[in-house]
Amino acid sequence: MPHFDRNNYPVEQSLGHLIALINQLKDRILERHLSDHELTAAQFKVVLLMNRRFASTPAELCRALSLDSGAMTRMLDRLETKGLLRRERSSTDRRQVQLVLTDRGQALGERVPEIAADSMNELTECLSAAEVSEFQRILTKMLSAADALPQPRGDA
Amino acid sequence: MPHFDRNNYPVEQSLGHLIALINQLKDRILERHLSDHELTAAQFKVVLLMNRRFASTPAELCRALSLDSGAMTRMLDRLETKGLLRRERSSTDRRQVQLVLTDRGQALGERVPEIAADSMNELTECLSAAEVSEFQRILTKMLSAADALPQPRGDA
DNA sequence: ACCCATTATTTGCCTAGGCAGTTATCCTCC
DNA sequence: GGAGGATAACTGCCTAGGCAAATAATGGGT
Repeated sequence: MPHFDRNNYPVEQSLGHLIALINQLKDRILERHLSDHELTAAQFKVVLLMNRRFASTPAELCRALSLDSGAMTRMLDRLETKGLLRRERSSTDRRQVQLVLTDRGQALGERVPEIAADSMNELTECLSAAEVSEFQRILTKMLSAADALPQPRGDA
Repeated sequence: MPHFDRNNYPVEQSLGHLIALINQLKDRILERHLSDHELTAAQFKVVLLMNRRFASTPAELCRALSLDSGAMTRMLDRLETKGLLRRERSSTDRRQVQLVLTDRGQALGERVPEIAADSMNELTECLSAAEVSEFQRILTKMLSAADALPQPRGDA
């Protein structure tokens, strides 16, 4: 049943390494497409989710991105310093911080989905449509099996 | 020809996010399997490559792992502090540093391929053999197209 | 009304990687 | 054999994420 042999693990181009490389490649392509906009790949995700109303608090961003809350605090610090968003204490639940894109953040947010699409198209340029959907299917299968897919938001 | 639409990019469970998640999941599984051995997933890669004689200098490790040389210097600092390896200035090329696993590093290195295999087996548990090889094929195809596969070492 | 578990955010401390610049060494070409 | 380009390693400075602990606020059960 196991796919890899404990006594003869293929070091070069092992599955783990391939996954690390594809993740690296994806980020490199994204960073290149984003470089004109002074956004990093990590920052881009936040702006994208906020622009599309998938998240408006730090906790929602953490859940959507499967990311640590401490890391998110500092990410938002950087975005706030860059003048892309504001923090406003929520009035209904005073534990929460409501995040609001500034005009500049909003303007950037409009462009960001196109950049994402262009980048992913570049990454998958060499694949057929069937290969792309097979790839997505396999990824989703592994992630569901490990319960590693974030739940979609109920509201919005 | 493009697979993703610029004007309607699917935010949730987009391909980019799936790739980030699978990379995260792979590292989490690996870290869990490594936790008894006081090794992180990143450190494990270095020990593995050295144990299998795929690299014996910082520059070789950088190439094999597609990793920055500054980052590697600091990684080796940590491994040296942990007493897993030693640095020795090369006598034939005095620019180079020869890396040598200590006894403890070597002992750990023996176990590491099994841990890698177990981890990757856990990750791919839910897949058929055909799915695993299709997955690897697609990954390799994308990486070759982007010229992002490190060259195998000539010697060794 | 009060205790208690849960949630939200922040902070400190750690590992980790990228980029630019520095120094030392090697190697090639003239 | 000396100049100049390439390579190896390192350093400083940055972004980025994980873990643990602190603080604040919420909400449910009694």
